[in-house]
Amino acid sequence: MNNDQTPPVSNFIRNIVIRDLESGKHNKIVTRFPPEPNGHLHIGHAKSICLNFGLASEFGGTTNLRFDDTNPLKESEDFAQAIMSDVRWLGFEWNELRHASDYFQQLYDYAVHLIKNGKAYVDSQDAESMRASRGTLTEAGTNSPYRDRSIEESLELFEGMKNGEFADGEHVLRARIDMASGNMHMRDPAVYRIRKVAHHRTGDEWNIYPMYDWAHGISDAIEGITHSICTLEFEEHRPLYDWFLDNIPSPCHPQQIEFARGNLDFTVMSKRKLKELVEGGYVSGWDDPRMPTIAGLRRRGYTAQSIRTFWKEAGVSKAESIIPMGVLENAIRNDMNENAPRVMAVLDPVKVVLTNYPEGESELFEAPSHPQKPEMGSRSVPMSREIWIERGDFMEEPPRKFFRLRPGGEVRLRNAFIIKYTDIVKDSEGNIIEIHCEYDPESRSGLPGAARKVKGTIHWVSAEHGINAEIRLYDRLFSVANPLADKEKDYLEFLNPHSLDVITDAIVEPAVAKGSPGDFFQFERVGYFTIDQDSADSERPILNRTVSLRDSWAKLNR
RNA sequence: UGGGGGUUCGUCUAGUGGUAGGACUGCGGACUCUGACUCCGCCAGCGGGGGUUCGAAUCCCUCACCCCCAGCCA
Repeated sequence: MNNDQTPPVSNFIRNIVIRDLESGKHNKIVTRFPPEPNGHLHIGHAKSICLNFGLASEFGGTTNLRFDDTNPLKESEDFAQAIMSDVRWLGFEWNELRHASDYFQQLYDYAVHLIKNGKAYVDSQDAESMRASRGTLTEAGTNSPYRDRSIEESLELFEGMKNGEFADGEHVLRARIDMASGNMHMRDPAVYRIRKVAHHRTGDEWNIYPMYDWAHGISDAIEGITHSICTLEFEEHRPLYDWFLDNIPSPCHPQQIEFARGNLDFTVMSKRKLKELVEGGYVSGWDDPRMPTIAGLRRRGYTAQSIRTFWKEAGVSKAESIIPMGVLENAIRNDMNENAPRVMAVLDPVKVVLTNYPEGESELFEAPSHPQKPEMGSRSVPMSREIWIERGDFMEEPPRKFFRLRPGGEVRLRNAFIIKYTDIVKDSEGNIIEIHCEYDPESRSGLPGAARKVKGTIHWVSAEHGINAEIRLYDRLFSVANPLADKEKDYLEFLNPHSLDVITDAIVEPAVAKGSPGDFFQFERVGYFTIDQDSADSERPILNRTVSLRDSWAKLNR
């Protein structure tokens, strides 16, 4: 994966890898991205993906995609498929596709090994008693009455659990560690639980399923993972990760390294909340363009490259952080500025009549697709006597420094010629219906007269040739930077009521209508837009605003 | 006196005993047939206190604040 227009950025995990390679601890690194197939990937997962795949690719190692599918209650093949397509879309290809469920037999055998060595026992307390005896954060737990059950009995019970002889919850296999440990995860953690449900891959072959802590480290070891990178909340699991590997005949002992998740402001990132937004109908789906999911960002018009660049620039550390949305926006603007073909579109149209333009005639202007990149080619833009311009580009009583059209003023029509105001027509309520102008034929782009400078240049679309389009203007999903900060109020109360504004009477130049879903453009002076999938069965094009252009004029007027 | 982490410009981050650097934002300017882009410049930081040292963001002590852990979830 080539993510490297710029040199790699140093971070503590990369430093560990460099050290391990230099010291000869490893001669090749192996990483993995281990999602549970119980939901869709979001921008936070992308950080982990970029980190794991990026590190391996930089140092000539490999990365596996491994589904952590140990809880059949929540997982599905559909989610797994969506995750694979998102990872690929992001631009990464895994070395091997693995599943924790591939290792169910080995995991079981290792558990038997643990029991035989007196390191695990079958506990027959109910869940409630187990919780009660675990103690609290400040008080030690107490040993289960079954803790000293004989190895033979545990072995027999465990096999019975596997064979489906017991109901869910009747028994659980626990590691025998230390009920008084300050680390709650070391207080005889559950290793296996009974779950008589079908697994999306192993069907009803198993009646018991391994817990995360048991499955994860061993899966890492089986795959020869060298650096098992995960997020901060697993820091306290590390002693357990190590304990498990130290107590089985493990092929190797991967190093778990934790980093801070990357949060964005004005959104939420937890799977649970994202799910709530979808199921509550607050958004149109997992791929709603306002969602921070990979699918949502993709539909919004974000490119994989922009997401990779974003995470590269954000860096990796152990400090919890909330990154301003503006940083992500900056990444897509940079990408689009390089690659988006330019077109003209009027979102809030008002008519301009060029009174000295011959009636019934039209002409084509050849306009470059990119002002700095002639190699991107050009398109033909039709001009006629009546055109649409942006309502905001004309003001009867303009403020200081208003460079656009005004009574008595001149302005250049982008890619065409200069026009001069002559008159306006209003309706009985005083609304502007038409603006009358005269054009200067000598100032056509390409002619010597084009050298004449006027301060403003505005975009336009021929009324005769323009195509009606639906434009979906997206804004941040929440109206406050951190919707979770207020402990009194639910985050849903902070949903931004204006996060979607649909414009149905926008006019775009013909070149836009030729595009297909996923194509993107810069609407000059407005922003970056992408053709939405809904366009496929719509008589008119539907476009999503990915992000607006920076607008220092608007900023000046705030 | 449960345990585990964290704190460097507004934001994100680099730095492991030798001039605190970069990116984003912000501000100012140049350029411009996009008030975009680009270019130039500027502002701005080591949580507090103490110690070791010729020299500390870095080592030691201490205080403060923030986050995580009591699933048969991951």
